[in-house]
Amino acid sequence: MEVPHANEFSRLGRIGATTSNQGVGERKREKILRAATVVFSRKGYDGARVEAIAQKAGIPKGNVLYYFKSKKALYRIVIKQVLSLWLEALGNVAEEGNPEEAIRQYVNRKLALSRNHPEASRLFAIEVISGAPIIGDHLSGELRRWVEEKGRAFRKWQEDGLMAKIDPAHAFFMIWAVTQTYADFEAQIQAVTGAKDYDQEIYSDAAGEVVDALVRGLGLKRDQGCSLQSA
Amino acid sequence: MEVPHANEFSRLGRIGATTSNQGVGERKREKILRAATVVFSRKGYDGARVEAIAQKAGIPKGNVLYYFKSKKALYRIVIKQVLSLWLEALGNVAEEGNPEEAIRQYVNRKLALSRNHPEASRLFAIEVISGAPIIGDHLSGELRRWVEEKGRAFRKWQEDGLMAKIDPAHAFFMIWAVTQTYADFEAQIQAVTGAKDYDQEIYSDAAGEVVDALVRGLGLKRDQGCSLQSA
DNA sequence: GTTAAAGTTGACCGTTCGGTCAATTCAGGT
DNA sequence: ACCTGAATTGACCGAACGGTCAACTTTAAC
Repeated sequence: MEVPHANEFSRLGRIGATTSNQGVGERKREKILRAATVVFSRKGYDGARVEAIAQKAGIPKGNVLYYFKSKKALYRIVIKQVLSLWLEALGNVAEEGNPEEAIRQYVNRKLALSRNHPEASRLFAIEVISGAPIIGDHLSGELRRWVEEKGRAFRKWQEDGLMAKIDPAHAFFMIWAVTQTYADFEAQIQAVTGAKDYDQEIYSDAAGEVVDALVRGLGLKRDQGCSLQSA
Repeated sequence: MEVPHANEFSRLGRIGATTSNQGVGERKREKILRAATVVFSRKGYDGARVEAIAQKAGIPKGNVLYYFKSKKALYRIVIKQVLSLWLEALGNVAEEGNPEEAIRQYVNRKLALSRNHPEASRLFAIEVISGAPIIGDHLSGELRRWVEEKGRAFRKWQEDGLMAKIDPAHAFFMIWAVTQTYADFEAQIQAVTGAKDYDQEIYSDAAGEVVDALVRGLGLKRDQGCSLQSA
């Protein structure tokens, strides 16, 4: 009869199973998920049409509902996938070693995320703008704890005079705001700069200055014990 | 029969007309516009229901469509109103006088806009995230010219060593990103900080540090000829 | 008081969309 | 060749929505 609608989280279904198959349905699921991410990220949940997702995935609508039991279920899976991408990208802000390099690395990683997954970034933004109805719990749970933990490192740096005295949480808000803006507000940035090749002109050419500005704004200084001293 | 659906832009319809009336229908129009702004800003165009707008305005649905000929027309008016608010808030970045004070003032004005009109900010964000289908022309027209003009002042400051060498357009992107994040990502910031009173704790208490960080990040220095020197 | 236009309302219509389903095809095991 | 369950598909359904309309009420000019 049917098997799909697995336990929500599929994530790489390499099973091996009976012969060699099973990767077929799984690959289709992921194709649908990719299409859904794109459509949802531009139109929001209500604006997105199952038909549009199906079309982008190159299959009839009925087939989409065969793999995901409802539009809402599909949305939930997509957005949780996006959230976990976002949380992963938080990664570690190296707490030992010199602060400037740690933050610089972190900002660059976040910027790369916007560059490589702009749809994910936009979808996340729409969700939060709408009041985070689905991922709200994760924000006040995992994310909050993460910020609290990293915040302690920031406080330490601040006491050592290596970082400007700014509420650590707000330091993150600044970083996130700036890095996300290049994905979320692409239309505006494109319009204002008239960039022919967004990826190149914006991310490769201009982003460096912005990272510098952020680092400077947060008043980050190299740890004394470090021998690095750029040209 | 009917008169409404005027020439799109109403904006203060104090007419005086025959006797003293006419402000009645106009006041209702604005009530609808306010309600519509709130609903659109949370749900986006497709997610918003005319019924929901009507309910928030305290009138039946039919009445909304009496004052505005369609949902789309209503949306257009709302978003153009929001856009003009946004463009107004750009205001002047005082090009003479000391750069630091000029930018500091500008950032504070932008922050105040997010504080006082968070729905407008969110609606603008949704529109841009969706690819700016309606206001795109304004962004590549008015806004682009505005940025180019102000950019020349920035360049001058940079030559005088009063500002860090950063592409002026991107300086604005940073400022906009940071100021808007407090309105657009309120749900996230609320979740992470656990603020009881958002307006107070975020805007009044923490925003100052952020403005400082921005000013520092842009490498702004006071003009020499100025006698101000804070404590 | 009469008249006419402006404003108000709920009932209604056509369309669109999410979701279901029965019919059919496909793939692998025996 | 045959069987079985997975996969595919287009037709279809009911609900919800944007928009219309005709009946009704209010307002104000004379």
